Amino acid sequence: MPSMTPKKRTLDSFFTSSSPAKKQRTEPSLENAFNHPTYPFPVPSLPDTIIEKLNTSPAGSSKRINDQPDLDLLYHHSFIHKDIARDLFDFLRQHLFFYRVHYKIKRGPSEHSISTPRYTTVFGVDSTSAFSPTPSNHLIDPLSGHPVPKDRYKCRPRPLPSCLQHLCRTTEESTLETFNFCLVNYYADGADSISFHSDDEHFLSPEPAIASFSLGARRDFLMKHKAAVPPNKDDAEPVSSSTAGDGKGKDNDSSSSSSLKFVLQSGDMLLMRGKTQTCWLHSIPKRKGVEGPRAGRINITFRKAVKREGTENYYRYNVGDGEPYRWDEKRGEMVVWKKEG
DNA sequence: AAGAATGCAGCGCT
DNA sequence: CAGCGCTGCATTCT
Repeated sequence: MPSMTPKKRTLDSFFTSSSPAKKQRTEPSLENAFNHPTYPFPVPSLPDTIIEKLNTSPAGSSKRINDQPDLDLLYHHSFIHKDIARDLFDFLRQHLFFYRVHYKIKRGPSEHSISTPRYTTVFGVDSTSAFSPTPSNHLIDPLSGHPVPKDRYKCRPRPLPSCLQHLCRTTEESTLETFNFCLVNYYADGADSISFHSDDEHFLSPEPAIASFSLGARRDFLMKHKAAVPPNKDDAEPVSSSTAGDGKGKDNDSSSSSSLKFVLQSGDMLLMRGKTQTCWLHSIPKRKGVEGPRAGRINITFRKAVKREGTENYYRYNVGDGEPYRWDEKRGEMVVWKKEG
């Protein structure tokens, strides 16, 4: 009986009222706020209380998961300290701007309108450019140091705000990787999702390392490999197909078949590397019962793009051309943010 | 104790 | 890829 989480999720999330009155509103001053012409509004820097704890990351233990073909994961449970995970979640949800990207796809003859089922935002630029040091933060050529030509990008790349720079550095030190992009997703509740895909874009390096953080609500993270096993017909596959015949508990991960499930919790970090992106798909499926004030989840990924198209692509699909959203604490939801209002 | 009703997750098609 | 409808499974209800 390999199942490790026999708990009822729905009940849990409903009744685990955290510590009573511990909500200490740390109102960050706007003096240290990070601003940039591409930002709709300035993003303050992290409170010292969070920074101190962040500096001691990773907090929990990590587990190497490579017992499947072409899979190489490093799963940090509680990379971010339990006692600041919620504060960091609140901070980012409150102070970052997000987008609900709409785009059109063509399916045969007809065109279909798609609204991305999650809030997204992105910072960074591919390695053919760099941001000059603060405060100006304009785009320069990393070799010459000269400003890049105006028409190098159609989009307008944004530097990481200091709060994300901090987390990025911590992650780089821990993983011994380097990153130049930060994508942030906000899943408002169980209706928000991302379907199976892989981050195998050609503008990333060949075997990209991608660090993925979870904050806020727990959500299932599904993985399955792409080509149902190398096209090798001689190995008459044993009748393994469904091990679920006797409907027992639900495993959390690994062993048996080709489909994995992780219940990602607040503070966790999953590092995907090697051939993982080339050979595996992952998704955050929609889930019933994930609703209410604690249903929100933030996902932060760090990665490295080495081509300009990467920059264009990420800004197109994670910022788009719509209005920015900002968290409204009173309403408990994202609302369209308008300047001067 | 066992069949019926309900709720979900997963899959295929668009 | 998102979104929807259909299907099978499993848990709950009676």
